[in-house]
Amino acid sequence: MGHKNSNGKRTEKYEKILDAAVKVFAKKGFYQSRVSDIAREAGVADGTIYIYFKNKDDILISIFEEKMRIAISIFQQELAQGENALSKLRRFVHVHLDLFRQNPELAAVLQVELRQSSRFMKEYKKVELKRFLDLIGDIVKQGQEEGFFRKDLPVSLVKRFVFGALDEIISTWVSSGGKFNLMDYADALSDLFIRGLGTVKVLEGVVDSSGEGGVPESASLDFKEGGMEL
Amino acid sequence: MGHKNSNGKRTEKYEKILDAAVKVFAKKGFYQSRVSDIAREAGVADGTIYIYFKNKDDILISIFEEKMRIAISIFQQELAQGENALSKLRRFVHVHLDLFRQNPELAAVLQVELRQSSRFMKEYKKVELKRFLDLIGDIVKQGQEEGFFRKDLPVSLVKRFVFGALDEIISTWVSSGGKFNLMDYADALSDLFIRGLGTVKVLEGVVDSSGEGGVPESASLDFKEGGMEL
Amino acid sequence: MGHKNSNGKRTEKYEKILDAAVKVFAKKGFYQSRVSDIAREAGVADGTIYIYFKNKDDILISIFEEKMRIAISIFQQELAQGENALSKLRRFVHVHLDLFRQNPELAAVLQVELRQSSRFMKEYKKVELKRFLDLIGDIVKQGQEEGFFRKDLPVSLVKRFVFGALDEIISTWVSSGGKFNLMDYADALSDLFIRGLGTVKVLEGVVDSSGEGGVPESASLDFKEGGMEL
Amino acid sequence: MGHKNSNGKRTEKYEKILDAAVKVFAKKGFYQSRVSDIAREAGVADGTIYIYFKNKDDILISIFEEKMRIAISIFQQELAQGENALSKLRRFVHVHLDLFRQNPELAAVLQVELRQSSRFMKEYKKVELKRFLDLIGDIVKQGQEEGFFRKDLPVSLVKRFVFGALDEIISTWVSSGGKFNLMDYADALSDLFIRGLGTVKVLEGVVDSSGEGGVPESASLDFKEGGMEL
DNA sequence: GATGAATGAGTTTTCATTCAT
DNA sequence: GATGAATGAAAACTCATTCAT
Repeated sequence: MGHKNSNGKRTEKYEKILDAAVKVFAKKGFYQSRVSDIAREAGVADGTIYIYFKNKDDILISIFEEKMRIAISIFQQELAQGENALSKLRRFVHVHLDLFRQNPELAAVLQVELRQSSRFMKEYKKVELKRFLDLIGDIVKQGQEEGFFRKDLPVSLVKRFVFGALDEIISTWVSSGGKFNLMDYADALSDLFIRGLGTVKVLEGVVDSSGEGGVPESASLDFKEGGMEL
Repeated sequence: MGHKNSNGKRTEKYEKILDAAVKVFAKKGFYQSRVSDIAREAGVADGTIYIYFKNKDDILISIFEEKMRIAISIFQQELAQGENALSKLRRFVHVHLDLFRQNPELAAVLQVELRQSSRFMKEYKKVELKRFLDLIGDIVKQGQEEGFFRKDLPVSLVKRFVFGALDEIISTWVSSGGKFNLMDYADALSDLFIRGLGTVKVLEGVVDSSGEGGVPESASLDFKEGGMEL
Repeated sequence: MGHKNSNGKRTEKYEKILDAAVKVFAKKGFYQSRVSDIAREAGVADGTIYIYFKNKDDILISIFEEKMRIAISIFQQELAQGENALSKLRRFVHVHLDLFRQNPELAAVLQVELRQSSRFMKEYKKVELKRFLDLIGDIVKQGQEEGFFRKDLPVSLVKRFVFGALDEIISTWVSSGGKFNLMDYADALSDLFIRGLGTVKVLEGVVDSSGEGGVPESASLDFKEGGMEL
Repeated sequence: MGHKNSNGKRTEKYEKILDAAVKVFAKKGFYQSRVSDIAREAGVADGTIYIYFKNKDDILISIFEEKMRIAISIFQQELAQGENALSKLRRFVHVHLDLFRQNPELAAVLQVELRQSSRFMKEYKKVELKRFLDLIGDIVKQGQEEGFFRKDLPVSLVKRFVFGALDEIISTWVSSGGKFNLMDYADALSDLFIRGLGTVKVLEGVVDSSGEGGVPESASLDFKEGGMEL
């Protein structure tokens, strides 16, 4: 993972090119970016890029690998500190937004470019993205076990629900050029998720109703096997 | 909008090319698709395409405009039949999923390709997507006025929240090649939205708590002006 | 074989490019020739070449195919008129030299470029060249049956012997830039072959010796199976 | 000739690189070979090659010069032992085949690569190849003086005839990957040459005819000045 | 309007050669 | 002398777009 010199140390140039690529891809998009743009941004010759990367595709893949690896490790560290699923979900939302807020260019690449459907990327996305989605999935499962989250929803649906909603907010922020404060929305988003997912146990803290409490509509939801799983 | 002959009637070839483009873009992606691929798929000569479209970009833009126009009109028709925001939201989710289920190739293009950040597309997305997002936004506003939806959440956040979550589910379905039944999730998604957004009035139907009902956390949410709006 | 338009007629451009390629390859060699050189020589745009040929290699292969086909058909026609192996061999030498004399550039390509060892070419050469060598081989076999040529020499050796000797003379002529008259050597070469290959029956017309005639050394030649055959 | 250190001694690395180049060129051809391939094969750094050779071309030229020098000196030694032109020609054929049999890779380079017509190589070939051809030419001349070989054939033609025929046999052997026993053909080839070239005096040992012996056709061969000479 | 052959600008990629260490 | 990372010129090839028919 990463390009290492004989000492096994990641080389400076490799990082420089990768960072330049993030910047360039973020600005112009993968297909609109020229390898020479990346070279110029990195301050190296065009040919140098091919010492560190097999080809242009490999750069994008490497960004994904490299950055996802870092991102996931950050998430795992953060989530380890959460006590229960509720706090973990709040943390997750917070870290996700914060991470992208701190790396807007990376966000742009990850959010926008990796959506592209070139065949190789689809395959790629599947593997790496799955690990990311599973971070959410694990929280959801834990929440269901702890009795915080409804059990009548398939985890595979919920994790994508959460991911998609966050994704869109970040995309909006990226598209806006970072004009608004992304973190302002962290609590609201966590809240939307928790209310949406929450069991009575959770909602009691929200609702003051003394009604008899009808069976939630969703109680009738009945997901058969063989459903969603990318 | 659309290519019309002297009678103002949309020509058959125009439609043929547009449909071919949807198919081709869906399969290979915009940048990986050749104009000649579209021509072959449409059964016309390469040059013919340039009679109906200014250039390759224009084809994608036209797909967006054309299809969005149709989609939005369908939505408006459907939503007109909804009584209140709750039923409208349910309808919206249902129609959205159903529309894409019926046009998987169109879904692929709209979901995947239009995510690309080529400059021209960003501009276009803004305009057309805005109208789509506003359909959701209007429902949310109505819901807030009717007392079904919390007022402490900015509509701009909520509409993107809803759009993003639906978007991701559809993307998953597209990526899976339509393997699972998209409509199975309509109710669950509506439910997640409604619970997340719902006021006490709504949640009463869900929660049976007889507690005094703590102030919802989200009560403290306070979004200043100048926030999110793409 | 050849590039044909919808009427099945070989297109003019295809021929123009092929001829230009012969000229350019002859002058600078395959690897030293630029596709743009060929395009300029042919008076077409670079891209046009790729309408008629898959790639640069394909041009060389096509020259070989195309010209070899023509050459072999000329040979077959000429040889059909020969009465016996002796006259056929003379004809073969004459036609071979004459053909290249008339197409010095083609000679240069066939003689020099096709000697190159790129893997694909090796395979190619084998097939096409074999047919050419077999033209000689057939004459030799016929001569052996007619009693003109010694039977103690493997046809596979002899055909290459003849080909190699002619080849080198032509190469010399090509290298010299066509300075000497190639046809002047036709009879001498035929003579060298016929004497070398000839049986007593043939040599009687040459030698006036009344000696007892020792068994020719070559009588002891004994070629085992599994020898030369490319 | 050769790279010498301050002591005038050829350095070990120079030889290592040259041998590596022979191997690499033989396998992939000059233009398909990378300088780095040679470096790897030689076990040195890319840059080291440029200490011993001016550039890539210079490596090929050096192979030719170096190996030709050795080959020619071997030939001269061997030929010195021949008594007359007949035995010398037999020796020449034998040594030629044997030399290449023992150095198949060198053979591949000399046979195949030097056929390429890059401008620089043409010049080189001329000089070095001439010395080689002259070895044959000298034998032919001697044979003519000794009365063994016909005087009506230009030496320049005959030496190329001999060279070309041998060349092709070796090429076949090289192309076959050394599958057959090259030496098996030495006598047959010598025999073909000697019969082709031989005067009555020589052929008497071959033909037992007591006929009066018509004037050989070749008697009429009359080569004017200014003919073949590369 | 329709065609599709031709165009040539624009890109990726390669690799001989250099030069600081 | 030796290294090998860096260079950047050069070349094959692609494909959106044009335009004569």
